Amino acid sequence: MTNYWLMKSEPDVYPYSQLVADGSTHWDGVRNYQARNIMRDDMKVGDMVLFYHSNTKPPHVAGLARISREGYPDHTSWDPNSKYYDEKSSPDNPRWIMVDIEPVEELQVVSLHDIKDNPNLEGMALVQRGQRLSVQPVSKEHFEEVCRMGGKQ
DNA sequence: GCCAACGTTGGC
DNA sequence: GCCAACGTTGGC
Repeated sequence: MTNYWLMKSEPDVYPYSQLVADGSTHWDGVRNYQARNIMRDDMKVGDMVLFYHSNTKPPHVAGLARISREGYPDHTSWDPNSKYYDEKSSPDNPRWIMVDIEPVEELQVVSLHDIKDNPNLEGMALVQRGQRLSVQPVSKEHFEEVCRMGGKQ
């Protein structure tokens, strides 16, 4: 069974175009337990992802991606030279998890504003007050609606 | 740049 | 186990 997710990235840091250029990437640097648990327990190969650009004007969904590798230890967590270093994580006892994703298809920009304006997307985690999780579940219906808004049939 | 929301830390 | 202080997120 395919699940659907939304993953946030700041385009200054890692835009969707970079994922397309790279062919795939490991989603490192997540240091939030809720997001980690989702990546560790819930994300499966083949699950579909809305790739969201945060902290930009306007914030928007930029494209579709797919989980290409299930959760495994985030090696940046025990790399002292990484900005994601966590002294409490080690190869023997990894605290943080990442997944790999690959690009599927670029979408026409679906802005946060348009998402908020679409009654079919009511209740989407993204538009709920104070929702800051960088990795969040999306219902099949909401996923498909965003795809439609992005010009995909 | 502001600030609301919220997660984490650490003293007690 | 409470909670104040602090840091981060991310829209505006």
